[in-house]
Amino acid sequence: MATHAAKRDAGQEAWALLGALTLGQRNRFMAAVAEFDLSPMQAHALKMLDPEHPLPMSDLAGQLRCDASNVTGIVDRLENRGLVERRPDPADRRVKALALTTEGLALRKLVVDRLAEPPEAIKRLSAEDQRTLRDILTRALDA
Amino acid sequence: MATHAAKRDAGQEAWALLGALTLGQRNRFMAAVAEFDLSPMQAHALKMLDPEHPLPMSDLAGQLRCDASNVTGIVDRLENRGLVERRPDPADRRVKALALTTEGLALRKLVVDRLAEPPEAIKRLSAEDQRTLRDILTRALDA
DNA sequence: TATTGTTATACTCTATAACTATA
DNA sequence: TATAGTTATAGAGTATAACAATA
Repeated sequence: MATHAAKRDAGQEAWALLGALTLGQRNRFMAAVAEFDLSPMQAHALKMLDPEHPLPMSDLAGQLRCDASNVTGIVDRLENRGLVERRPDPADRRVKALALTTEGLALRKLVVDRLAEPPEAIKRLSAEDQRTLRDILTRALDA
Repeated sequence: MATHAAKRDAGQEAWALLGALTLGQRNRFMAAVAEFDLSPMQAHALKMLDPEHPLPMSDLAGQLRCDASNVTGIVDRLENRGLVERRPDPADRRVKALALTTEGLALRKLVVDRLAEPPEAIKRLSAEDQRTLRDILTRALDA
């Protein structure tokens, strides 16, 4: 029987499976951040903040890939909860740099640790499959 | 040198790489649907609709994992653009089933085809890596 | 009584444009 | 002039609660 062009190649099949995997984990993410009373964007912002070095608002906007005007509101809500604080930058008084409070630092760790935990789909793979998966993904992202 | 428990295992590393891969592809998705003048949720809704069989609003809410009240607005906007239509269900007059219009069917195909195309990260893998990736992901999702 | 879909409400995220205070 | 951050505005998504029509 002659094959034809419409057959999906392994790359397309792998991509579809990746889609299914990440779609399945979206709920996991939503549920996890909701447990911490964070919106998805607030959780992302918290992750982006460096525990060591204050981050200018505009840098956070760049990392969140949204307009700077949105960051004002997102940070307002985090600051109202006492998770972050705006610090003036002595070198450039236009800049406000974001620093985690003690409470923000603790919550950030909870969020980061929770999200770093692999889902069941990954955990049930054999150790060898996990290593192979890691190696292939490294090659995919390296170039 | 003694190893210690803090070292990340291959599963955690693979999961972190998967996170990086999907994060990187989020912009691709956003850009693709914006090209079609669709919001992310509108694009998801369009994907979920079955070209063959009309889908009740409540079923769409279930597939989108959001409250039924939201679906009213999302479908309103798709219907105003002539992409879908609400059809009364003869068997249960409370139900409104969603059917794609000719235009909606065509746009749905464009969206589905675009998103099914693997990103560069996957395409640049060797044919063997692509097959191995597909097989491992199949095992991950099968159980 | 229970369910389907809608409306009303309130909140978050979104971009654009206009503004301020700096540089 | 240009940049960092804010505000105002308008639109889209979100859940909750109350409602109409139907089962």
